[in-house]
Amino acid sequence: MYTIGELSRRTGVKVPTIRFYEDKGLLPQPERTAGNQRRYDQAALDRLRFIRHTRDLGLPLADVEALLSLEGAQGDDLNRAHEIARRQLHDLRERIGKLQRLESELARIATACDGQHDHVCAVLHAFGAHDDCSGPH
Amino acid sequence: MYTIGELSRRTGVKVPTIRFYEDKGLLPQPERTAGNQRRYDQAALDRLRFIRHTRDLGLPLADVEALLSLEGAQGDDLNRAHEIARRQLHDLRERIGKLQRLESELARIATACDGQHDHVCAVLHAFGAHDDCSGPH
DNA sequence: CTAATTCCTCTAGTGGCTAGAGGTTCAAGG
DNA sequence: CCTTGAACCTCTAGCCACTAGAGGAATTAG
Repeated sequence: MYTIGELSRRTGVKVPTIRFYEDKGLLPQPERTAGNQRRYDQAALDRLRFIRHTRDLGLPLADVEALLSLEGAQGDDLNRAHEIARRQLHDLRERIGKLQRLESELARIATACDGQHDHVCAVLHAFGAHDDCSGPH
Repeated sequence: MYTIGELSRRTGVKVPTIRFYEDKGLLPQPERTAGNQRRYDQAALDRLRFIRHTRDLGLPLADVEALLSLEGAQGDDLNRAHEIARRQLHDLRERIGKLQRLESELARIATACDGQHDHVCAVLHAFGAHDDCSGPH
């Protein structure tokens, strides 16, 4: 049996966040002591680790919930889990691509007018002028 | 003179968002018609484009505001603008790196147990098991 | 002059937490 | 057994950057 603080330490999820997940229905309501404090079992620890990991991967809570409901899934439900993973991968690749385009632009801006400080800074100009960008975003 | 809708069309910033920026002090309060409707000039359009662009680049509104206050800056203030750009570039590169690590993991998960559907799906297992990850995140 | 469109203000909701107030329970040391 | 201090409890409010909707007024095209 773990206290909420122990659960927090073992998963890296902050205490208020654990309560927040319970509120949202992602974690089941745990047992309570006579003094109304939460006590968790191994299953809760595993479940929270799952949530933590999928959140780290960038999945929104709604998807985490969907995956959790597929525990011990079979047949079509398995396909659904794959589907979620595939969609997330797609989203992630899009995000990476977009950020990389922004990176090259920001790199250009950050080095603008280094050395020669004219009376109007090129950095400020560059932030304002989308026309200068190499690609769309 | 532009209506708020025209400003929206020309910048791609939604109408409620424009009012939101005004509320936050990022845009000055524009003139009003006799009937209390906002009318914007060229300067407002430029300013909103600047905000839009810097937001697209991922800068938080606080940084956008800081840059806006540096309009026509000189000396140390110019360095401050550079500093903001440099810090953002650094942040962006970190974000990209992290997402790329996640990408490889998610790719692994998405293809897990493709073909052979055992009684416990590897996708669900993979989402739960951080130990399987190649690197930290 | 009418009808459609756009505008106004205001409130509340989103996601995913995080912080704080004000009070209670627990575990260890004396 | 009693005290102390850490950890716990609930509840409310705040964060960021918007977004949506209600209910009503102004503008514009025909």
